[in-house]
Amino acid sequence: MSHIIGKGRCISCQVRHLSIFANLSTQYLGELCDFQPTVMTYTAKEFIYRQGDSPNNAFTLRKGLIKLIKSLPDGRIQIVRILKSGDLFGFDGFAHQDYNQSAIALSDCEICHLPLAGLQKLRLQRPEIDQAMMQRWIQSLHDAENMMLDLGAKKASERLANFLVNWGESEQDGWKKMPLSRQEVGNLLGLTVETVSRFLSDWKRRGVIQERKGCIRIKDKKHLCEVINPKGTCG
Amino acid sequence: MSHIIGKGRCISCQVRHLSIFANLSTQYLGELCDFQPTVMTYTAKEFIYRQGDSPNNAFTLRKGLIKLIKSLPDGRIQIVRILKSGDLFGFDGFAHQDYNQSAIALSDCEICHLPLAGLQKLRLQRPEIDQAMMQRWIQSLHDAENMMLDLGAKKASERLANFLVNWGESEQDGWKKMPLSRQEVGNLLGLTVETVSRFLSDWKRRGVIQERKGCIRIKDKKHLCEVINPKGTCG
DNA sequence: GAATTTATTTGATATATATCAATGCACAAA
DNA sequence: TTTGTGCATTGATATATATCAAATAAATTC
Repeated sequence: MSHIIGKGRCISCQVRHLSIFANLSTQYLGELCDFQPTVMTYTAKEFIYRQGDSPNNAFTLRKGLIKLIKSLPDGRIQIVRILKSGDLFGFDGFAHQDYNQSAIALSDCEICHLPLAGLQKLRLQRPEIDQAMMQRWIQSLHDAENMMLDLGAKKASERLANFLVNWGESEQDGWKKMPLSRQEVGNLLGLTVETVSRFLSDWKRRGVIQERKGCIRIKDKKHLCEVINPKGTCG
Repeated sequence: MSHIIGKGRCISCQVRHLSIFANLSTQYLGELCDFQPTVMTYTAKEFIYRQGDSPNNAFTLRKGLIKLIKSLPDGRIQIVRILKSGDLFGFDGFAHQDYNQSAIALSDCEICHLPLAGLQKLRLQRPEIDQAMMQRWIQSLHDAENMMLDLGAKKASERLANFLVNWGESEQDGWKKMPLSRQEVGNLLGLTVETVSRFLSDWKRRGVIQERKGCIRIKDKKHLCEVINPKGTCG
């Protein structure tokens, strides 16, 4: 279950430099702090908010991973974004709109709840916040556009190979964390579990990738790049 | 071909109330004007910019329609957004990024070119611009998320029916402009021309829709709503 | 550790949509 | 009017991916 672990101490916040407040001076960080952002923990699979809820807060993710999903009445699901440390989410309230997606913890999370009213006030005083949000806007839209291209124009293998190569970050030993289940990868890429499983099994069999307990390693990147880029040249 | 038709007279601009400058006072509109926004016309099918170009401007669409597309090396295409009067586009430069999509005129267009430098300067002085851009950010992301849901989770008929019902605006006589070719509808919905054509023909045969010279009319909205919402209740 | 539950894999089959190919139609050019 | 050119339609067929079902494997609970 979720529970409060304290009021945010913005000045000493460990994800400050990743957040939209990265360029805020200590003076204004203090003011941000006065708005009483509340830090809460959530356990994996818990909802932070649901599509249709009325927003009182925006959120900054401090620890863990979150998926934003949209769902249809009959249960079909699309993951529209995966959030990592420092990401701002649930800002629909800025446009006086209800949440357009649901936010669900992928892993145990630590989330800072930012009261909308206070944030709006601070925004008007400090243009660097808007500047930071603008950067994120553009990045989010680029991500969304790339995803539309994937979903609308690419084949299953292309989407999956692209996901494996470009999602997350590898350790120096080449292994990277893969915190999504097959089902979730499917929900992200518009595929069924079975299709995801089949391609992964096939690539494992052929030595293109390796897998162990929540991690994968790409052994033959060239192969995956050729899948991604059927015509183009591959490095 | 495109050509310049003059420097923008922002105060008397016919799409001002639709633009991000809607709430700007006349004083600051004057200042905006000093940045010398240039109004240009483009003919249908012309590129306004290409994916990968370096931005010097952002744009406001004054007249006509524009499609933003992303394409793959082998020619596959995804339309990621369709713009109408008052829409801001090509703002990638705000994040010091190259254009992430190409912008192509769907019809003959009139477009205001806003020099980035000037716009940035004005933004810092007038928070209402950022406020307006924020609203658009949130709306654009909602649109993109809905489209991801469509492309990733819905069937061809659902996407197409949804498009017919919810895209564009009907005249009071029930007819609505349909300026997209079958091919373009396909590029928007992640389908082939043939698939689009087949469903439309079928619905025409069954009297669900009518079509004439660039316009369509929905005769049996209930039918289309049931296609869109297979399980749910339909008004 | 045994018992349950949940996630993954694999196979057989179905089906929606793509692909390929041909024809028809509308509008522009000559 | 004819001739062309692009777009839309229709049909036949192929195929990628979904669906259904069962067998393993892994994770949780007792």
